[in-house]
Amino acid sequence: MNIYNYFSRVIEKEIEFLASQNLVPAGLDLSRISVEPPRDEALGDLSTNAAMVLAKPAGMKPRDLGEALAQRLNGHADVASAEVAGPGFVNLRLSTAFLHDRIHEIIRQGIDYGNSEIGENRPVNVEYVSANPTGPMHVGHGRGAVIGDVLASLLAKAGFRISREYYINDAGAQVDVLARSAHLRYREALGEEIGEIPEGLYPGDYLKDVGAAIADRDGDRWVGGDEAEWLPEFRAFSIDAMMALIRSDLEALGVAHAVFTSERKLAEAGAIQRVVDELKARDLVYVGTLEPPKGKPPPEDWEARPQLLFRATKFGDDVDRPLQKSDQSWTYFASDIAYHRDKFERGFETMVDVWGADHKGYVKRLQAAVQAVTEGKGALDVRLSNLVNLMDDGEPVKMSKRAGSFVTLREVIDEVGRDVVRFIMLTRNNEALLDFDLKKVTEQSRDNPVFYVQYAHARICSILRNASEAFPDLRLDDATLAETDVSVLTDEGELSMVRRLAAWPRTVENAALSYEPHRIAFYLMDIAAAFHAFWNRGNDRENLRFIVPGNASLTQARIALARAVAIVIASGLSVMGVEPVEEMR
RNA sequence: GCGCCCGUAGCUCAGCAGGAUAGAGCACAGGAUUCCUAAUCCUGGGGUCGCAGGUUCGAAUCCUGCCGGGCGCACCA
Repeated sequence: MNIYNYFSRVIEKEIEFLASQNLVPAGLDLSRISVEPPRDEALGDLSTNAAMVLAKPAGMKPRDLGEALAQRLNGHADVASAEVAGPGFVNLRLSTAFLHDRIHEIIRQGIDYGNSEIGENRPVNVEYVSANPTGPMHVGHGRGAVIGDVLASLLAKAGFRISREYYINDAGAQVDVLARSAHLRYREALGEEIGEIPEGLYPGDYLKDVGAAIADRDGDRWVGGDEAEWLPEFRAFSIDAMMALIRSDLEALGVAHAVFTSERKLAEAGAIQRVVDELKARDLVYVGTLEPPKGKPPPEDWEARPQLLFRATKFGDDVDRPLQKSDQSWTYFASDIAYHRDKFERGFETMVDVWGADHKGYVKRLQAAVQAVTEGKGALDVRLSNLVNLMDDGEPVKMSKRAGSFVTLREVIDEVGRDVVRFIMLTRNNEALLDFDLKKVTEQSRDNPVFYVQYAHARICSILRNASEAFPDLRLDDATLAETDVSVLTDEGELSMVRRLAAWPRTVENAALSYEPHRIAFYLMDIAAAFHAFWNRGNDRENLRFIVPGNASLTQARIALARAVAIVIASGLSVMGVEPVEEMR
């Protein structure tokens, strides 16, 4: 239950009641009313601006309206007290019983706690990674992969119907380069001395296996022939090999896309021609000549030439954008239009793409195109994944693309583990630069957020183990804990912990609606900090420990609370695709 | 030149759909261990939220202008 939404409805009802009694005017616009946690916990559990927002249209003083509302709310079963404060906030303190119910709710729902129906089962297509099939994934791809994957899980938790999708860029010039690079390795595998890899080809060692595999299968069949003879074969073979490599990298990261769409297949099916023809028919495509780029010296090979252009300016872009290259082949943009049109036709009005931040300049034009080809019914959102600075104990790790010191995503996963990679990638908002320090992320200290959160979870598991030893007869399974009498938990620290847990459903909804998966990580760090502090109260006050010798019922109630904390942490980690640990040795 | 993003404590960053006295971590200074994992916690100093206007009952948050930083800007992907 999102308690903020719940009390929004309670407050709306009370306003309507007041209107029915002619204490406030009828028909007030209630949409601007918000219910939020107050800045300071001492003020209450929930705070609403209703009296301030409604005062003007109601022709009343905020405090008068507030008093009337507070009086009504004071009669509500879930409210311990309601009072007007400051400029007209109405602050609610929740009844202890209502908070205690949250503990039961959490344990009953388990990891599904925080699930929401706010998405109303609407389909959303999340496209992410989409790394070119020209080599293994690097760390930057990994960040985009985690952002996309967690965003998808988050949206699913919030009640959207999610499709995870990967777009294979297997049609551009870069896959021809891949084919030539593989051919060179093929000749190498057959014993030819190839020397240094020429400029413009991919130097990576990972292509040696590809060349060797073809040599194995076909012998010298492709030696000496014209490029046109072998290129399609080498291209297809290499793309398959690279996609297998990328898929295995993704698997290592725990990422699984449901749909892989091939750019080449889309083009071969005539999808690009079709969508361009249609835009032409609507006069959104024309032949025109673009100005040279401003603000920097034009490229040496610049020449004014008429091109097939899309009227992106009609949809908010700065200039019209080319659909064809000088050799008449389609631009990447053209095929992207066809692809997003294809997604729309498959039923996705809402599309979210996760791209590398270097594609920022490309966002507007594709959003313009999506508007055009969906006639305003579809919407594309783009989340940009910024650079990852790989560090080792404070020193930048050299990332030379020349063979040797090129650090792949796989190497980092092997070094620090999947869970660490996934968590750390979400410790900044997606558009901020991220330092990823191989040493720090495995340290066991407050400094390391992964450890800190995992430690909180492990501590709770430890409490449960120890409690079973101290009270062998006590039943501590979830079914029992979900029914356990927790009315003895009246300490302010305990109730404060419950309040934080009760904020989880709201965190899920807000993070989902703003497409910001990193908020989950921040929430978990906050919960962990609160729990560690809570735990340490037992240091100087033995009666505040979880396990209270000689008091089984209090122990059981505290265990229920601890278990609720563990569940919420596990729920958050599951959105992040991170496994909660039960023990740290 | 144009577009997008950013500017919050010494450093790294949060700031939840515009809310009340702007928060954490690190660093710095002090403290807690016969006690469920001290792998943790507590206390303290530290801020003109880049600057100036505007909208609003209320602005770090929205709008405009300026200053400073980053990225992008025919055809490539």
